[in-house]
Amino acid sequence: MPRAGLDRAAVVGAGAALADEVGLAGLTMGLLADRVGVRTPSLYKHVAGQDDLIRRIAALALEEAADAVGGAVQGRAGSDALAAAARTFRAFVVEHPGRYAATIGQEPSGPDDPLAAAGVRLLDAFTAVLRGYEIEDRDADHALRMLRSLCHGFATLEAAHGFQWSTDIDASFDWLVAFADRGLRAM
Amino acid sequence: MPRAGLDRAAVVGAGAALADEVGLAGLTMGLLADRVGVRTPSLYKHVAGQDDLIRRIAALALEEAADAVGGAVQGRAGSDALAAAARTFRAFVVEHPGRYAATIGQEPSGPDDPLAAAGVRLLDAFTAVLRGYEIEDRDADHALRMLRSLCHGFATLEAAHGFQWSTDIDASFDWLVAFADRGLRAM
DNA sequence: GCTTTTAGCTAACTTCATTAGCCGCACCTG
DNA sequence: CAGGTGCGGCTAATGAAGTTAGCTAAAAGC
Repeated sequence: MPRAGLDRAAVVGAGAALADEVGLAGLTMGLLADRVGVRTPSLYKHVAGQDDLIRRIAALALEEAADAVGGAVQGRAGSDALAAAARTFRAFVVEHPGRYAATIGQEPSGPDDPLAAAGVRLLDAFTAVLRGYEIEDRDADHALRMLRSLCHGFATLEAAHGFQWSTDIDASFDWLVAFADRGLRAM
Repeated sequence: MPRAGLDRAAVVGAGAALADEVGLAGLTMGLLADRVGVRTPSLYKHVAGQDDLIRRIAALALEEAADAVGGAVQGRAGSDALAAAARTFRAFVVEHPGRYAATIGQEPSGPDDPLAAAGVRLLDAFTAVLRGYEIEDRDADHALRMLRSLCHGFATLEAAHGFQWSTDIDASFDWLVAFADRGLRAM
C-alpha cells in the first residue's frame, strides 16, 4: 500500500475545508479520513484527536483571518481602513463558516499557544484601524471590543442564516460600518 | 416502579438548565436522563430526539429572552430603554449560555414554528426600543440588525470567555451601549 | 544493504443516540 | 369496585463515531 504522504498541515487544512463544506458539527473523523484517502485511525498519527484537530483548525482560521484583514488594511487609513477591515472579516467568516466556528469557545492554553498568537494578530489588525481615529487611550479597549462585537455578531448571524426577512444584507452591513465610522469620528 | 411524572416541558426545562451548566456540547441524553431520574430511552416519550430537544430548548430560550427584554423595556423610552434592553439581553446570555447557544444555527421550519414566533417577539422588543429614536423608515431594519449584531456579538464573546485581557467587561459594555445611543440619537 | 523510524492498516473497545418491544401504573368507564 | 386501556417507564439491541493497541511495510538514515 503506497503511502498517502500526509502531514499535519495537510490533515488540518483538509479538515478546515471539510468543516466549511459540511459545517463544524458535521466534521467527523471518518469523513475527513475518506477525504484525505486514508483509514480513520491513521489520522491519529497527525493529530491527537478531534479536539486537537478542531483547535488546530481554529488556529489556522485565525491566522488566515489575521492575514486577510491585515492585508486589507495595508495602505489605508480612517474610514477606508475600517470599511476594508470589516468587509474582509465578514467575507472571510461567510466564506469559511466551518473553520471560523472552530474558533468560538477555544481558550488559549498558555501564552505561547499559537492560537493565542493568531488571535492577537487579528486583534492587532483592528487596533491598527482604530489608530486612524482620534480615540483617547482610556477608550481604546472599549472601542476595539465594540468593533469586534459588531463584526463577530453580524458575520456569525449571517453565516447561521440568522437574518430572516428580506432587507438586503450587504446594504445592512455597509450601513452598520458607516454607523460605526460616524460614531468613532465623533469622539 | 413509581412514575417520574415527567412531561415535555419538564424535560426541555431540565435540558436547558443542564446545557447552562455543562455547555451545549456536553448535553447528552444520558446525562439528562440521570438528571430527571429516568433511563435514557424514556426521554424519547417526550422529545423526538436530541435535535428536537435542542430545538425546543432554543425556543424556550428565545421566549425567556423575549420576556426578559420586553419586560425591561416596559415603561422606558429612548436611551433608558436601550440600556435596559441591552443589559437585560446580555445578562440573559451570560447567565444562560447553554440554552442561548442552542438558538444559534436553528432555521425555523415554517411560519407557525414556535421558534420563529419567539424570535420575532425578541426582535419586536428591540424594535420597540428603536421607536424611541428618530430613525427614518429605510434605516429601521439596518439599525435593528446593528443592535442585534452588537448585543449578540458581545454577549456570545463574553459567554465564550473571548475577552482576554484585563479591561473591565462591564465598563466596555456600558461604553458600547452609550456609543450606540449617541449614534442613534445623531440620526 | 541493513537498521530504524514511522505512516498506514486491521481489530477491538467505549460512549452515545436511537429503536423495538415489553410491562405495569393510573385513570376511566360500567 | 372490577376491568379495560393508554401511556410512561423499562431492558435489550443496533449503529455510528471517537479512540486505542498492536502489526506491517514503506521510507529515511547509517
